[in-house]
Formats: sequence, C-alpha cells, structure tokens
Amino acid sequence: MAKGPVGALDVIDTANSPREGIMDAAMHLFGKQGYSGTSMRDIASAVGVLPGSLYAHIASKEMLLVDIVADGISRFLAAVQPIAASDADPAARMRAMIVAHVVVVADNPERSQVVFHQWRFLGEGNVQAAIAKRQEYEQAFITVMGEGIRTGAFRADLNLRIAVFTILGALNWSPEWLSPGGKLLPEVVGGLIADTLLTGICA
Amino acid sequence: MAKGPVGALDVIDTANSPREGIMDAAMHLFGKQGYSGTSMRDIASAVGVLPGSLYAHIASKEMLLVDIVADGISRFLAAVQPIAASDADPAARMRAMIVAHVVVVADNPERSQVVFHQWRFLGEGNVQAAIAKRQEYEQAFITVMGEGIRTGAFRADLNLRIAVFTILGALNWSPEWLSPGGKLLPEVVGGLIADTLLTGICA
DNA sequence: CCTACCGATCGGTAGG
DNA sequence: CCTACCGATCGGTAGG
Repeated sequence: MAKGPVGALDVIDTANSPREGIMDAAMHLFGKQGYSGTSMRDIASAVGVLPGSLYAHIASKEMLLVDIVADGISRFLAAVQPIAASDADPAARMRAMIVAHVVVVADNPERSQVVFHQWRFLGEGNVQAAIAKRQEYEQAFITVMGEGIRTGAFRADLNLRIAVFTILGALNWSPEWLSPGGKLLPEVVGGLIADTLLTGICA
Repeated sequence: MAKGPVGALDVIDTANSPREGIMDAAMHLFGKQGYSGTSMRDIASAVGVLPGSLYAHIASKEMLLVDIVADGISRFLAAVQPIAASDADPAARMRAMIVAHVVVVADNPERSQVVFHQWRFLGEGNVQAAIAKRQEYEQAFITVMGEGIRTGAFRADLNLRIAVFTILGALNWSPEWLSPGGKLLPEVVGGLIADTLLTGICA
C-alpha cells in the first residue's frame, strides 16, 4: 500500500484524498457545532480551501452528513454485532458490548455525536435509512437482554425495553464526558460503566 | 388569579402574555430542530405574527435561549435538590431523585432537550452560567452517591464519577424515547429506570 | 482548486 | 403588531 517512506506528517494528516479531508473536517465541525450550525465556509476554511472548491469532491452538504452518519453507525454495528451473536453467556456478552461501544465512542467522540444527534437533519429518505440502522443496533442489545432474562442471567422483574434504553442512554451520553486523552483507557472506562449497569449501585 | 370564567381555550393556549407565547414556541422549535436550525421566522409563524414583531417582546434570539435554558435547569434543580438534602437513606434518595428527574423530562421533553443540548450555542458569559448551574445539578447526585458509598449503602468497588455519569446519561437520554402520552405514567417509568440502575440487570 | 457570482434566507431595525 | 427594509451570510454554480 505504501508508495514510499512514511513521512512524519502521516501521523497528523490522516486524509488520503481531498474527499477524506473534507469528510473529516465536516465530522468534527458537525459534532461540535451541529449540522445547522456549521456552514460550508466553516468546512472549507478548516480544509484550507475556498468554499466553492468543496463541490469538486462532494455533491452537497447533506450528502456529507449522509456519509458520516452511515459510516459512523457501521462502526458501532461492526464492533457490537459479532459479540451479540457469539455464544458466550448473556452477561459476558452484554459486558463486552458495552465495552466495545465505549471504545468506538472514545475513538472519535465527535463522530459519535453526529451519529447520536445530527441524523435528525437528514432529509426524508435518508433519515429513514439512518433510523433503520439505529434500530438494528438497538436490536442487538434487546436480543441479548431478552436472552439473559429468559435464561435467568438477568433479573426477571425489570422492564426489558426500559432496561435497554437505560443502558443505551448511559452509553450514548458518554461522548459528553469521555476524554480520549484521559488517564483511564477506554476499555477500562467501559468496564466501569458495565460494572455499574450489570450489578447496580446498591451494595 | 382567575379574571372570570375559565374558557375551553385555556387548556390549549397556556400563554398568558405574548412573551410567554414566544418562549413556548421557541422552546418547542429549539428542542426539535435545534437552536441553529430554528429561524426567528419559524418562531414568528408558530406564534402567528410577522418576524419583526417578535422584537417588541424579546431582545434577541440568544436571550430567548438564555431564558429557556435558565428556566429549564431551575426546574430540574427545584425537583431534585430538596430530595438530595433530605434525611432519607442514600438509596431511597437516589431513587426519588431519578424519579423526579424523569417526571420533569416527561413534563416537557422538548424543553429538556434544549437544556441538555442547546446550551452550547450560548455566547461567552451565558454559557459559563449555564455550565455552573448544570454542575450544581450534577453535584446533588455526586453528593448522594458519595454518601451512599461511605455508609455502605452503595458498592464500594465502583467509580463514583463514572457511576454518576452512567446514571445522568441514562436520565438525560430519556427525552429521546419518553412519550408524554405513553401507557406508563412518568413516575412508573422513573421507578423502572431506578430499579435498573440501583440493582443492576444481573440476577 | 480559484474567480466571480446567484437567489434565498438570516437576525434585526426604523418608523409608524 | 405591521410595513418595509438593512447588511451579512447561506448553499451552491459556471467557467476557467
């Protein structure tokens, strides 16, 4: 793959094409300022190009959001679905799914914020596709939770739907406070969140 | 308080002044479309007035957000702080705080979304004030959690900071799925979330 | 990727 | 609360 010696700049500039550079800048800006709060001029100046030049590489502002959201959800699905489908016991699977989710969030909190909040700004057809993929993701948690309740691994007296929303809520809120450069590794933070959710806060 | 017979329209139109009507429309639009995604023209047409007419009642778009966020946070503080300061045992207090939070969210999910997400669009000084009030709110949970760990009511092996973020995350995500007209009363939903968080999902 | 520009919409104001 | 309007900024395009 490498075309020659790897330069020091490769560490900083991860974009391999103009399009990737634009996507990356848009992702960070959409995550921090929101889709409506970000102008094409913001993106252009982050990339170091004049606004009109963006359209040589992308079709529209919305297509930028479409791609960022679709790619983002795919990362969560790719990390969590194999665990949900494994044959470990439900508690071990749920724990690993929680950790995997936190690792994906910590890898790029801004992208996660776009996935969690900015999909609302997609138009008609695109928003439906995003919702369908999000539901597919939620389904992985619902399935494992249901299996755990049936096998007796999880408490039978709790509401499945509400328990899953409680877990996903705690996870989806994590980009608000997770710092990628923090003292604790994402895997450790994920493990501590899983502890809290699996065994509760009561002694 | 009543100036005469109560008319049927009072049920629908709760605004007692033009300013309250504007605040109410802005609250719902900011919650659904975001601050940047809502124009003064959107608000004006929701109120049934021309855009320029709004400025007879409000100073600016940002002052609208300032007031909605400040009022919103105050409602959460007013509901939760008295419980945090009561002399019940930590587990009972934490449970009641969770239920109270969910009741406030369910009372008006759009206002809650503004409080949770749109405060970022406040300018310099106003954003600092909002963050301070939010931290005051988090402090109530941190205090009760710390007390519960010290007295042995809560598990000593979990990370206080992360446990609180897990709880607040689950709660702050609730406007995404709570439906005010749902089958379960907000108090019941809050109780089920509290069950999940206090005792965990494992049997 | 730049120059130069389009029509539409933005938050907000003066004067009545 | 309306009429009429301001300068600024928006997403996007034609032509090179």
